Amino acid sequence: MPNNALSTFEPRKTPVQARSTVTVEAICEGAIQVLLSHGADKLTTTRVAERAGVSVGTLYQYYPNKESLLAAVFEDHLNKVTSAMEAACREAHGKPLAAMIHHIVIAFVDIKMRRSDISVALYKVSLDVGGPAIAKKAIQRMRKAADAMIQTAPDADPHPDKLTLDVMFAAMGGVMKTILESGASAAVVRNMRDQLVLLCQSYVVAATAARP
Amino acid sequence: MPNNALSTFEPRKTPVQARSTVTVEAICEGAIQVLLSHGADKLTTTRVAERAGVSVGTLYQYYPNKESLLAAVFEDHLNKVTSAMEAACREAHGKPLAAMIHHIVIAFVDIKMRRSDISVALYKVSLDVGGPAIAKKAIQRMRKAADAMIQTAPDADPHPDKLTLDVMFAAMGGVMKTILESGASAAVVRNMRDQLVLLCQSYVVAATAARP
Amino acid sequence: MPNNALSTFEPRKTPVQARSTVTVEAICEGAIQVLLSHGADKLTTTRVAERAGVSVGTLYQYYPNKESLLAAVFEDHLNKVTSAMEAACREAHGKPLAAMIHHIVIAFVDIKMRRSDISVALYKVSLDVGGPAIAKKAIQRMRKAADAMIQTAPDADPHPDKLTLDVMFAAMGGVMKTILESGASAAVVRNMRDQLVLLCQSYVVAATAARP
Amino acid sequence: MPNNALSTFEPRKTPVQARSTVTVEAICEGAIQVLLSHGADKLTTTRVAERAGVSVGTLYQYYPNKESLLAAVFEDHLNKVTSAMEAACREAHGKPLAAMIHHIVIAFVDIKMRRSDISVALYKVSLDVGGPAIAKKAIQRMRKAADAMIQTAPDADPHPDKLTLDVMFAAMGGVMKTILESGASAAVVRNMRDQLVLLCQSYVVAATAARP
DNA sequence: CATGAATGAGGTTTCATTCAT
DNA sequence: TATGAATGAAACCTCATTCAT
Repeated sequence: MPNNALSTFEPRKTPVQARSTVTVEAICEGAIQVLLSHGADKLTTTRVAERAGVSVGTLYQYYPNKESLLAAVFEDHLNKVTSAMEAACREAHGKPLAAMIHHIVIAFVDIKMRRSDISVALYKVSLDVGGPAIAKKAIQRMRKAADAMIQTAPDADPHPDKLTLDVMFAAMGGVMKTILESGASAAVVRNMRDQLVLLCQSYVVAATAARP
Repeated sequence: MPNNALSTFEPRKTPVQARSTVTVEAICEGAIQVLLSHGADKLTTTRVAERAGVSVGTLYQYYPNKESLLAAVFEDHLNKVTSAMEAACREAHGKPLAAMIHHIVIAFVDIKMRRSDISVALYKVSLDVGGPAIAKKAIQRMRKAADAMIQTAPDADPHPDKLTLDVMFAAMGGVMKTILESGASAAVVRNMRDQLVLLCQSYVVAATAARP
Repeated sequence: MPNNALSTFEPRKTPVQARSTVTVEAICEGAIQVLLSHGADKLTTTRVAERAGVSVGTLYQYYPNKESLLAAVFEDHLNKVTSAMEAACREAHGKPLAAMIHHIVIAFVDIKMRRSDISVALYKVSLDVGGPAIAKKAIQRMRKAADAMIQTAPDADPHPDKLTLDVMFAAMGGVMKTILESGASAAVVRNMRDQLVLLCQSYVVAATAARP
Repeated sequence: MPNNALSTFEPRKTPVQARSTVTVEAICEGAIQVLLSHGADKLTTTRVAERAGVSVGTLYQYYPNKESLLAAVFEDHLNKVTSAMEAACREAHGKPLAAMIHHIVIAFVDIKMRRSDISVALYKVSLDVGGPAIAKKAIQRMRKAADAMIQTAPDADPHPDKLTLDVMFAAMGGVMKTILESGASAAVVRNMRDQLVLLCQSYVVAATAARP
């Protein structure tokens, strides 16, 4: 994992003008379209530009290279997921711990399934793009939101610690990936989702109970 | 995910002569070396052949294309992991359920950490190669072994079902992937490993308890 | 003779800018140069691009593959020949039938001999490129022009039919090929040319006489 | 047309032993099979050997290189055609000139159509293999046979000369090639065949009449 | 004599990126 | 700023031919 200047992955200019914003969004959308229609390794910058209705040159005015574009797309996706998870956490404030976990696991599965095709396509992209690092940030945000949520639980004592929540999210992500890649039917997805609820609930309980 | 003809991924000829066997092994080993030294997307067939000490032509006499080679390497790796897991399952026969799970989770983490570099490198390869399908077979083998193991547990009643075990393995895989990609220190790994034990134990107990 | 998708042979983009037109012509000319200097099976796309003074990439921006390039070159050549033949037909309007045939046979031989090297080189190319199909279209054009010409003959009654003219052109082509490939001297060429005149004249007369 | 030692094209050793003869024939047959099933440019020496049931090494013991093999196949085919034509000429001895020509043209078309697939496949091979030179020899043999035949015609005076016959054969070959490549139906073939008879007859008559 | 594993030069094609217009 | 033609390194793969067994 050579460190070819993380800054290289950052978008080149901040879109302040309306026109730019439109263009940038068209490009991102184009990238997703190409991802879905051609797959990650038939995705070329030219093709993305075409789909977005701009020229390659324009694309390169906003993203210094292909990776930065894909990183942006990936991060964008993760941000949406994370935001939705934050919302879910807020919704569950005040509930008992088990209900909280139930709520956010259901929310997580729903979010991912809503655009399962994109999720699957992005798994491939992720690794070309420093995915784990980006994901780490997303997990941190989610952990924070979960932490705040649990603070409001009437029955969470002692509090699950950082490690516990990280492991929980990792397990959620892993099971979710398996679900998505297996192309499971809606019924199976529902089953696995319920299992995932159980898994998270029982783990968090056990992990907190194990603490002094 | 167009997978035109799985047979394309099959090795081309089975080595009958001693010389061939040596060659095939050299090529696989070469592929791993290149994977480790250059990474998945700087892996070229020419480079692999070079590292293996054979010519590209020879490589192509055994693998019809790059993907089939990588698929073979990936499958090989998974087979080793799976076999080790089967052994671990056998070793835990007759123990109480919690001890069983403890045993195999520890075994799993150890196995993966032993060649963590290879594991990480193969994550990238996996998706270019029909990885999920290959992984599914591996999980089936592992589930079977786990099933047989649990049959011998004095305290497992009722039995965890297929779904439970699959979810457990998916969670194990997911957490493990996170561990590996985070490049965690040995101490952190140990911590997460213990959490993973807890996660699996509590989940399996909860899942079986939830059944009639 | 697998000809998967004729469209594959079509040029990729139509040159709209002046620069492009120049480029395309340079490439075609380069292809002919390479054909003449290296022969059909030493013709590589790289070599053509080099000779044309452009990069391979540029070549592939106008022709999706080697075959489409060669097809274009071949078709171009045939078009030139055909146009010249059409002109020859027009020139002979109003003459007696025998004079007409004399005129167009002479014209045909002259045209082919003018760039005999190219003609010979293209025979080899032809078969890799769907030549017969392209040639068929050329023959149709020539037959049409010949038909119109004969309409103006004072002494052509009844009219030679489609089949007659096709056979005549096929014979002309066949004899011409033999002449070209034999590398005959100018004197021999003249002799054979006269024989070809005789052959066509006598055949057309006989074929029309044989009709009711 | 560089002269890379014509001798290179000659078979390597003369098969004196029965076993060798069998092998050589198997190889030739294999080459034709591959030609028909895969086409000229998917023909590889390995594939031919496989089809022939021998190893590549064995193939190279009888033919020093690929071209010599194909040249042999081509020559063999032409020899068969030529022999058949010689027989046809003999059969027509003593007939009137027009009947003679009728006879041999019909024979020619029949022979070529009998294995039209092979004929078509060999057109491609021909040019990679010094075809024209080989064909020239075949034409000489045919001209000789035709000459001898015409000697016995009661009504051929004066005799058609060398050039006339060569042109006639060239025309026959050219028209035949067009027929074969057009993939014409049996009915169309019959029509063209009759036209070819007419063409040859009228030409030979005209050509001899034109002489003093 | 036969075998078939090994060779490796060389061919086709792609695609991220630049820069003159 | 936008465009898109041009670039060219580099990837994958083939196949005629050889030679140790």
